[in-house]
Amino acid sequence: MADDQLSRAFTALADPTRRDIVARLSLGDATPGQLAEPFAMSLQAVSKHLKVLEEAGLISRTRDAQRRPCHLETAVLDEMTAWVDRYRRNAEERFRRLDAVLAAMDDDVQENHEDQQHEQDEGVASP
Amino acid sequence: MADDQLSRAFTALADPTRRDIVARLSLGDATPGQLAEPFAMSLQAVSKHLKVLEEAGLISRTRDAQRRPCHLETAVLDEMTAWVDRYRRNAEERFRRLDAVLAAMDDDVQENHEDQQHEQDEGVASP
DNA sequence: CGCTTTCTCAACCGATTGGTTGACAACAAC
DNA sequence: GTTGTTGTCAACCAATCGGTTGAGAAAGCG
Repeated sequence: MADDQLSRAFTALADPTRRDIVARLSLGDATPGQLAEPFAMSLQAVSKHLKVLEEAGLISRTRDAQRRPCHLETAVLDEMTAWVDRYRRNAEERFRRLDAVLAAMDDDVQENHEDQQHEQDEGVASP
Repeated sequence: MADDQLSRAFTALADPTRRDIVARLSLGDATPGQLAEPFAMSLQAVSKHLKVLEEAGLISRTRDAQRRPCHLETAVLDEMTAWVDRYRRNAEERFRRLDAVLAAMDDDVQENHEDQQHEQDEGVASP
């Protein structure tokens, strides 16, 4: 995915109003008027938010007379989770390997102790 | 998760420099100096980015003499994917049900080509 | 046709963002 | 001590953001 589209997507979801709109649209398509109703702001402000969401590829809009129904698109959501998950898994895999190394070192220590003093493990927590 | 912390997290990842930093840190801890090296910007600018990431809970910092090594924290990444995935699955489940309705209507149409018309229900869609 | 509904566009405004430079704090090393 | 390395803090600046109001486009309805 193009870098700036990912930026647009994260920027779009950085605003609580736009996250609320996405949450609402996940339940079904809605017009700008319907989407604006729960908010204490002008319809124009909501219209701007919808434009941001549309340019991020998170929603699409069709036409129905004067109405412009909004539809949630899931593809960009997929790419966002893909990005986040990639680096989360990178990091967790690295921690897993580090734990293995620490466990091996622990075994060494125990072997060096003639008598083995036993398990005191799981240095999982953060510093 | 607190609303504004989710906002901070999305805001943090909205910047390409900060996403690069997260990607780098997913491979292992690094100091601000090491993180700044690949970028055509001052160390101070990178320091600011790190502050944003830290306030979003995406990284933590320890101390090692003058150095302040940065460590990627995965918990907030988890919460981000959880949020995105929730509404993505909401929407996809809805589409799945809509498809089922359309398929049922299709069946009706075919049945109508001989005999009786069946009941057609499930007002799933919005207005 | 004129009138209403629905929505977007344009201009404006204060707050925030992402960068800069300069000063300096903390620590190591000489 | 003094010097050098590493990093943060503070002030500043242009650009962007999230809201406002006002004007008008697009469509249905009397």
